[in-house]
Amino acid sequence: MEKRVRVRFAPSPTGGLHMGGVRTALFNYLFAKKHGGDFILRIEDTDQTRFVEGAEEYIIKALKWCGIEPNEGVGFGDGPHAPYRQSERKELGIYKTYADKLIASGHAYYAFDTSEELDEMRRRLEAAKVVAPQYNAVTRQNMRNSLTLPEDEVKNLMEGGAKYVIRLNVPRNEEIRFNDIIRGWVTVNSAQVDDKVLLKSDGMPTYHLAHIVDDIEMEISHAVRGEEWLPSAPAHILIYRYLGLEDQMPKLAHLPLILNPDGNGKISKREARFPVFPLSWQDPREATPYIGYKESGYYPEAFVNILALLGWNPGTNEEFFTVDQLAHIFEFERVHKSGAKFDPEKAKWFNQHYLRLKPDAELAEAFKPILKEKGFERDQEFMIQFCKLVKEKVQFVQEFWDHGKYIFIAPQAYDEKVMAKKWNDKSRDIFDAVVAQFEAVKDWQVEEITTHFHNAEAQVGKVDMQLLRVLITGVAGGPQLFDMLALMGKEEVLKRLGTALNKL
RNA sequence: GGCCCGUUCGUCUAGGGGUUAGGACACGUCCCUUUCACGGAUGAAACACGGGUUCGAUUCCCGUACGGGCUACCA
Repeated sequence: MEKRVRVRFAPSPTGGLHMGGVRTALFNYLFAKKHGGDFILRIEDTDQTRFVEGAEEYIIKALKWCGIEPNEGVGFGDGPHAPYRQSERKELGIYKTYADKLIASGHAYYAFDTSEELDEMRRRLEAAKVVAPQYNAVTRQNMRNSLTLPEDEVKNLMEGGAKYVIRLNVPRNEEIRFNDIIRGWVTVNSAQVDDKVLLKSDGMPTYHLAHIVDDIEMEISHAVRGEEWLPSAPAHILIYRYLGLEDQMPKLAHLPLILNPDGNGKISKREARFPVFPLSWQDPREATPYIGYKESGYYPEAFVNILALLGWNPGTNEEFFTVDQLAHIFEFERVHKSGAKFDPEKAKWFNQHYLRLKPDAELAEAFKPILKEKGFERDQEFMIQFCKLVKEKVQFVQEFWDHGKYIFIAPQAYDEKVMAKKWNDKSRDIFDAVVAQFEAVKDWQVEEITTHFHNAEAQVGKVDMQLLRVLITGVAGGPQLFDMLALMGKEEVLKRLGTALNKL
């Protein structure tokens, strides 16, 4: 019988969760949903030196904003496998038990080497032109560990409270083969795998031990993680095997990485000219905060949508998907092997799409504080009409201002290009007629404005609409002209036309 | 350097032994529009290279190049 699908997202709280992490979480979530399984949030806080205040809370908030909520785990309610923080699990002695099992079966050993001794070994090996210095079946013979030291010395060291780590006893030359859901069969020789530290000298497990123990204990069916873990997967296979748990091992899936749009490599928060964090993130150790997608004006729907299409596609020409839709069609078979460069331009396009789907009232609500900041306030009805008018031109709510500010602010100058091209000695008479017609408008609505505009044309000939636009707003572009005039109000429009005709 | 993984338009990608190699973003042109957009149409734009296998390879195999990841008592 197939195991119940249980997957986990297991970040370490060493900083803000960036978009690559969110995508890993997303794929886990989608897979769980598709198969009616569980999605777990586990916090891998085994490195006390890298712990960052606020990171865990950030992760939880970010997942909530994205709408990819775990149904079990830290911040989302304890399930049957609590606690979900590895530091707490360590206190329960869970990892030590497994490490001891490996010691007992001879598949792990104690090592007493200090960090100076390890550095020294690497220097020695580099000097001897060893290309990849590592603690392994060969080099461990020259180091201080329970495989090289006499039994009673090991015993004395242990009883004397000497610092030690527990290392995996990796065989010298053995083919390790595993099947990755996304990559297929991968083969590595154990000579390439070092004797990984399983338990650190502070008693904390390393990732390698901890995630395996927890995946087993939490009955994880699929370990879905980034490609950066592929090289250590063979060591993990060995650990499962030596623990006698190979048959319970989760299936592995290594996701391709999200790459920088320009230049090379993984997305780096420092160099990126676009947001890399879902929510703004302030690292307590750094002065400047990183602005998030949310604060940049992205909708979570847009953010998740673009992420989903990085490294995966449905095989159709469709591109817009809600999380729920994705949960029906997502499959690892359609996940790519190669990394995907992130395209900020396309991300904006996605946001534009979702913005247009928003009701005008919601947009008005969101734009209100921005407008207030600029020193203007209008009633709800005005705001709704304004948003309706301008929304076709923007990708973000904050752009309502740039694309519509001339509705609030009378022009100081008039677009020179348009004026030079279109203003001539007949213009004054023409616009005098327009003014006269506008003054006669009783009900200042689009329909009547249009009628009176046509009346003016009947009297003086064709009126250049772009010129009219420039006289009123100062700029050559903008929303639908008569709609805009209706919104601005008769008084304002006539005032502006008066000013313009005076100046020219 | 070593090991592992990868490589279709600038970018995200579809496809797959015989196709005019399809779509999307961005870009160009046109249409619609008495203004501005939306929209519609259209254009330019790709199978990294070299060997095999095959009647035929972009597709399968092998090399090369290039890119990425890893190479810690970090995850």
